[in-house]
Amino acid sequence: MELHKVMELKNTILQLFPKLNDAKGTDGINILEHSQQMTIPEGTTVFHQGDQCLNYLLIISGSVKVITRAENGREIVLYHITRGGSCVLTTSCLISSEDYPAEGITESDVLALAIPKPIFEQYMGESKAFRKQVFHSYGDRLIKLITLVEEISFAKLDIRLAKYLLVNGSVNTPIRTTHQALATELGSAREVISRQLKEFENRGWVQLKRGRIEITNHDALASLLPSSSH
Amino acid sequence: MELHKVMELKNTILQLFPKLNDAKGTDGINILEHSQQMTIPEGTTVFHQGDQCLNYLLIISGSVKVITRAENGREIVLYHITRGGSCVLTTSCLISSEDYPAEGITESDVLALAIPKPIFEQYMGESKAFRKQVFHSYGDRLIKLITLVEEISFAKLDIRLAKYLLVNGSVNTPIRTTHQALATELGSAREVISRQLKEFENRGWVQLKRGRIEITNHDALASLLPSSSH
DNA sequence: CATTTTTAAGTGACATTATCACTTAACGAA
DNA sequence: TTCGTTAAGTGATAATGTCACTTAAAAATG
Repeated sequence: MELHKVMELKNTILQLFPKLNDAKGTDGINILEHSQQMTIPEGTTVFHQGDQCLNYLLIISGSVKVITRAENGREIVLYHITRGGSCVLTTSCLISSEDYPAEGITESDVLALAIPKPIFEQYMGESKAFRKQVFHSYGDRLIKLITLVEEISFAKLDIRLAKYLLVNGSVNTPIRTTHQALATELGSAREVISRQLKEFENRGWVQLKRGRIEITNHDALASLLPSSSH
Repeated sequence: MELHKVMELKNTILQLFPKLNDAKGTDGINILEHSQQMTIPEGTTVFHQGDQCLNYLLIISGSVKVITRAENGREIVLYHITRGGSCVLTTSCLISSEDYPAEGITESDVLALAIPKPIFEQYMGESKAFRKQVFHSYGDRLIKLITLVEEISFAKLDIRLAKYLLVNGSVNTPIRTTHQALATELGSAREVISRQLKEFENRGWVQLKRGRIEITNHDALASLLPSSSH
């Protein structure tokens, strides 16, 4: 990578991956010097089952959704990787060369930093801060996945749907998504989502348009959630 | 730890954690010298939400189940840690000091090796083989959790139940468990498990006793599973 | 040994969610 | 404007979860 671009990115990266800041010497910068900046267009399949990984990917901007698919075509979103995140699944594959049962797709244009495998391994040995950063990503994913299992198993759909709506929209910023996408996000079926949304609409909590959901009563939706989620 | 015990355990450990075998110098042995062997009785809560971890735990023998609990008391088993496994959740906590939303309980008497945090960190830096071992554990758990999400979301209960029965029992070795434990294992409700088992019994596939399930027709149960699980 | 007490399992009614096989409506492009 | 595509709606039915119990087996106790 050219030097001026490195300098340009340096602060951004260190801001996104604060652990690198603690690294002795010039770790953070050296990693940048040996890495490659990538721009990936929306809708690209970044990885899928059976892929081999040659790079450790850090996301600078944009979002990647990681999904798993059933034989019948139904999908569920496992988690999203956003600004500051890294793909631990490919990392895992980087290290243990195992297959991962999931697929990653960019949800927007993504700017990422690709750290080549040898550099990654070198820094894993040299920098405690870098290790900490990588482990932190792992821990995050584990906790997200456990929380997902918990929600799928225990939480009722109306509550999960309400939560999603509240997190992703507000009274004056409608959510642009389809019922199908919502079903995938929550691991449900489109029809179920449609009916539940219709129920919310009947109660005057949301207003439905094709490809768009407007929240019209934030508080009513919020009152569905358990107190711990406030 | 006493020297003769170290020598006694060395081969077992290296056999269980083959990656340590590749470690340069005397890593594997040194880790043992600085670690402590622990015996934990059945039914002990090894860790629960909010705990602080001071050790990295390697399981030598026995089994720990990791569960998550809903507010209403319903539980689901996330995974089991068995011979050769390590507790990545506590590791994660070891490194990033975050809370984990789960609880670990021994299912049998457990023999474990506790590596103190400083030793763990030292070896993470020094030994590529040790890092690989630790990362491998992480990757394993991630994949297990993703597979669990997939099964909970997509697979039908009769199939999951049949699979469990086939994995944990055979025609002449009955499964000793309760319907409640089975429900927890599969993330379902006791009544649902009872009814499904009764259905299997009506078809002559199993025989039910209090606290015991005997498989009487292995092939019929196996015929439920999709071909990929054979 | 007989009798509580505890724990496991069974049951019916009902609620929620998933699936199937469609139809209807909205939008964009020709 | 019409046509093709994608999004959303619908009714019937199956599967699973929840609730409020009852029944039965095993364990503990006198």
